[in-house]
Amino acid sequence: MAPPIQFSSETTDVSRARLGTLETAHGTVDTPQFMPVGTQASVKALTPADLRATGTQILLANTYHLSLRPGEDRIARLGGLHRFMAWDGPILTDSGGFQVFSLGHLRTVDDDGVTFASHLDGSAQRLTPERAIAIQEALGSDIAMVLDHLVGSAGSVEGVRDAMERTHLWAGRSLEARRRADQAVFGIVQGGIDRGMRAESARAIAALPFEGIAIGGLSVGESKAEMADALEVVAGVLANDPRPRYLMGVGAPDDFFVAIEHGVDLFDCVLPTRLARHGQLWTSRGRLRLGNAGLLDDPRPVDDVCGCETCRDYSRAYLAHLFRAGELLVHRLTSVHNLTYTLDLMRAIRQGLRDGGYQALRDRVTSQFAAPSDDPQSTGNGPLQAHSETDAASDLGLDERRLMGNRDRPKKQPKRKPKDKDKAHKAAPPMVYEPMTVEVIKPRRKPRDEPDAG
RNA sequence: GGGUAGGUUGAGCAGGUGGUGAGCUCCGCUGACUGUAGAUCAGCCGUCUUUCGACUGUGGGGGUUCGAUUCCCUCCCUGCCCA
Repeated sequence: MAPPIQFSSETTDVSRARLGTLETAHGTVDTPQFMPVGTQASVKALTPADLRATGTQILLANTYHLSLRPGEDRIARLGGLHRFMAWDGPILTDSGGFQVFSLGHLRTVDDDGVTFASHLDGSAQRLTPERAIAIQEALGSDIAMVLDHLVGSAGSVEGVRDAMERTHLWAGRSLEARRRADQAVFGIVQGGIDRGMRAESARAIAALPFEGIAIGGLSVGESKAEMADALEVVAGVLANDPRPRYLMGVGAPDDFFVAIEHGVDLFDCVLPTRLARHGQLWTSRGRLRLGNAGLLDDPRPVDDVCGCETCRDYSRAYLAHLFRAGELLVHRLTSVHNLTYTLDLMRAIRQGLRDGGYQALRDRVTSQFAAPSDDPQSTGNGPLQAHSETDAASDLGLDERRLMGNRDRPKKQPKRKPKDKDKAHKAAPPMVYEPMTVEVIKPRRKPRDEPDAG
């Protein structure tokens, strides 16, 4: 039987960056590529047709959530995940490893697996490496992820090592549990931000016969410098490894570049869709916050060089109105835009790697998103602020801070000192944005009846 | 005209039976969010003040009192009932 996926890549003259093609039974993915997150078999607010229009080539869905509801057996009976959600393109399923982390106070981890209290009804749920594979095989995704154990950057050295070793143990068990030959399985590198452990983990995972290597446990509160450091270590270990590399949970526009330069091929992140629903839009000139009062009278599109439906048909004023009014349509329109921006950005990066425009693109996007900057195009839009590293991990450990969520945070937190956010960034001139050539992506339809399991 | 219930910070309310009314929810303003327990969450939201704090504010006016949102008089406004 043919391998479940085929990946070919070529090096570029930009550091370790590479251009590749990932072929799956449900279509081809150009890399570097971004995967929108559709946790519950839905990228929130968007239809598959919407996703196609944004340029989406591959989606992520979630084992943990779909296993709890509606249940993997039901999805299997209904023809598998692709058919269930009417998305005929490639799908990668996450294993539930992230929920081990994010649902911290609802679970206990032991060497055999994880016991969760379901976030839906509190019932006890058991997830083991074997079960995570079985669920994903029932769902029928193109790429399955192994169950891993990640800890926050605030964790102790012993805690990081413990989680890493457990992750390695589980990686081997996951491979032994495989039954389907038509589904790829990716291993996940852990090791926190410790260079030694990162390298050790990368070697351990790379030694196993996975179809791809994921880098997990990053963008969980560590600084950008620490993340870059960990990526560099992994990139060194994987330098001659031909398999696709997937950086999990990243990222913001400026995060892509450093990762791609360390040889990363795939990304996923909730940011573009979550921020869209929360009113933050990404544009060729930086961030735009729909809640800001200045947009209420602004007849311009969100981004005049964007070709998405939202920018083509609607004004900032209208979107700002919808946002205030709580109209559900705004979620679709903003999500369409942010995903279009993100996928256009990936396409521009690929193009830049080919034609030498990469560095200029990197400089522009980084200046717009990595540092606070004004959006010269917006009216009355306050200083645009990137999240700063001082936000995270002050009194509370990262884990605790994330796990308790905003709603449960103690009322009285030490107030942040006002920062000099108005200085320094007056200089950044609006960069000329060059519309990207649109690669027409044809839906790869397959007959409805054709079973996903080959 | 008679009766009755009311009038509190943009809106809607809570409270207060003589001893310092700035409390809530909306609205509004500004942020946060990275393998989605997130159409969520946080801060601010009378005036002045970076902060500390100061000041003002219970429909208007008057009275009693050391002190009135509270008691008395009067006027204005609103809802409802009756003529």
